[in-house]
Amino acid sequence: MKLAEIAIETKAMAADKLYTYAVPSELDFIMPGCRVKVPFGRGNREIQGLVLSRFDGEADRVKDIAEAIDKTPLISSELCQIVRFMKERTFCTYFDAFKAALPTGCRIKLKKAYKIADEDAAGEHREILEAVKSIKGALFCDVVDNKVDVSPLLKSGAIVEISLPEKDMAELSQLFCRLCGETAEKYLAENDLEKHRRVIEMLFDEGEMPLSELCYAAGVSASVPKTLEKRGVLEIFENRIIRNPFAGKKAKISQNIELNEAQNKVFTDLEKLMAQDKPTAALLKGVTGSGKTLIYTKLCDKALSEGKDAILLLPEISLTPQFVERFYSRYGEKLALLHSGLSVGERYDEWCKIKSGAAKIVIGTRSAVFAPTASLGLIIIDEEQEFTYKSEMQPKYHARDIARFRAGKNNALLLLGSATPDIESYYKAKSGIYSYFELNERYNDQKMPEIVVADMREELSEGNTSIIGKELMEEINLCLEKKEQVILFLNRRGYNTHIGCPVCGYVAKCENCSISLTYHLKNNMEICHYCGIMHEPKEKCPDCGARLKRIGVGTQKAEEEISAAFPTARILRMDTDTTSRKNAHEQLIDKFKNKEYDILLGTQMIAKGHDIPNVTLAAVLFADPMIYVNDYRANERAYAMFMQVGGRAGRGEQPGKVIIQTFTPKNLIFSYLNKDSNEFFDEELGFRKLMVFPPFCDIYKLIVTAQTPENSLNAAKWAESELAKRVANKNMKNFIMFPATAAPIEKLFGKYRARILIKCKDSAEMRAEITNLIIEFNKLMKTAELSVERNPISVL
DNA sequence: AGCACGCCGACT
DNA sequence: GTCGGCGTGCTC
Repeated sequence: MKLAEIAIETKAMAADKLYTYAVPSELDFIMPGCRVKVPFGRGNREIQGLVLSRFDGEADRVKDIAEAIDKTPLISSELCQIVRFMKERTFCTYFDAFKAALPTGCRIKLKKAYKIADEDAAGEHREILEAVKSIKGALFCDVVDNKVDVSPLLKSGAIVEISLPEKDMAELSQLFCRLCGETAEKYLAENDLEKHRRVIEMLFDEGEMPLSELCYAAGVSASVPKTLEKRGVLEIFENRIIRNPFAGKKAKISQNIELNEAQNKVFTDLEKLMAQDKPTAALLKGVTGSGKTLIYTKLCDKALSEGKDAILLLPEISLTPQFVERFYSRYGEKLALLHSGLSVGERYDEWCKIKSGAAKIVIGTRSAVFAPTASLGLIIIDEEQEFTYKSEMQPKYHARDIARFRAGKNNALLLLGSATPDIESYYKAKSGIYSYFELNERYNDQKMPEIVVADMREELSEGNTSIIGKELMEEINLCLEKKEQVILFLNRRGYNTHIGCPVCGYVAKCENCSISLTYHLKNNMEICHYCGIMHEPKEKCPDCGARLKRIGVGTQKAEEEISAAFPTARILRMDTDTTSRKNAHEQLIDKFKNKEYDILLGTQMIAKGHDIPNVTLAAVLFADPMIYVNDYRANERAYAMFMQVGGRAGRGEQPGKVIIQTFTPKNLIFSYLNKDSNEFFDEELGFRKLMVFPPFCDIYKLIVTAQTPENSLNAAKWAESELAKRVANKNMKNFIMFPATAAPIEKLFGKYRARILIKCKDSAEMRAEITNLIIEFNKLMKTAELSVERNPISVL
């Protein structure tokens, strides 16, 4: 008997198991990776399934597969294994994992539609039938029902309901706004609505702009432009982000890459590793500017020459047109790109190019780790410590875990590259699990910049309340004189970071989240940076009536202060508020690179990736908030950030300097800045071992959300005791559970959160217990939700 | 999640 | 005596 193991499309964890169906002889062509329709449940309703394997055997009580959706597999059997792997580790459903491995736009859903079954049965309702027949394309129920009432046809059996696959058009394009003709002025004259006026005036100035940006700048929610659209004042339209990745570029004949001695040594060793039957993963620690990219290129060449495919993953920010151009000129049509800057159609095309074997080298962001390569020989993850490699949406997979799995299955080489590796990767390299390579010199013998810690307490005691200390002030002036450029880093956007009452201590918080509101000057609004809600600013304290005070400096206010301190300097501010438009990020960086500005001020986004030769000074304006985060990774993150900022300075001929401003210069972290980073890692590893933190254990974060704090905490307490019971039965060692408490961010998006943290050794047994816990929880708790994350980025 | 089954009260 | 309320449990 021909059987198939099938994952079905369901949202219920309890039902999300593999089911065995019989393969009828006429459907013998379906292979793992094909989608099928199967009868499911007592009512045999037809649902979508994914074939994960086929086998011969005997079985009773199996149903037949009803129909094939795909004639050839949509994903390879290797990716089918990844689906299983992901389900088990991220606690998602098989189908969620499957969808994550497909490019957007290819995530096909089954949708209800009508099929004309028997025209004669329409009888007296012939007219309705004709109306249905006049509808173009597939007869999806929602479309048809909007136009005609088909119930008589259904009753008579002239039409029947079926399900048809439909492309999921979610996040297809960006919504844009523009005014319609000349109606706006007339509308303003007739209607005196403040928010409407702000939106219209904004569009007068800007012409057309993205809806999201318009809402931010005008300080309104999307409902205002939507109302205006209904009234015919403006129109909202989809703007496909069409950007042919290689438009106008020609593939040149690839040039020979010259490696220096150190680079060549690393390359030949990696080449040898790659040639092994089962290569271990490798970590390449190379300071910024040491030529890692050259080695990546040579390895890709090597893979190509052996007929193997290669995947190169980059954080979003490094995927600049310049980078892509370099690879395109080397690999031409053999290169495929997978990242969010492409339109959905383009992404699908690139995906097909890989699947068909036309493209052999893949460059992309996180999800490119699922690239449908036929014979994978090499995976490179550049800047491997970047958190963008972990999906923040469910399923919360880490591209590095997927890459390790794929490399193992394909006997391919996995190369992790970084200037500041993830401490867990460093540990694996040190303990021999990974091969380890270092590149310690910048290629043209540039010196690493000197890092100076500036004590802001002294400034404060001398009456300097500015965000720029004396030393930084002098250095900036020096730079400006020499016509060199400066990068200033501040990790907080907005104008003021806190709004509070100086009399009673009231702090303005988001109504949906337990997060302080940030004041933005540009739109005169108070914004929650977590859920994005905006409020008109309050003048008076709601508790005591005193005048509220805005404190804490964000990038917007810093820009003002800096421009006051250096009136002749041209300042460029970059944060998510100025770069939300597509390509804005690159365009602004290019302008800075072209010396149209002297000072670049910005958040996280400016700290990495960019090679700007004329920058000789980089500074962290306020280091303390990064160090004093209540998370075991805070030190590691702050250190990596300082080193990244350091990497921005002195990439040209001039030596660089880095200033880090802090109120706590005695913090040990600063004593490692001018030393070999391995010293920091070894110290930090000692701490992790002592306190039992990764890599010396795995962490599970269980978050229970509910409408009230009591519900979330009670449900979390139930989960805690239930899990304790299960673990006790299993006699599991190395299991530490921290009791259920209100989560550090207790309220988010209007829901209350309780948290349980577990330190343990991850194992199949442990994961099975967690899965069972989720199923039991869902069965019993109707008013609360449980989500589990294995090795989360942050425990908060 | 759906959907059928089943065990109780309200109604013809 | 039957119709329909929703609580329970299974889905190849």
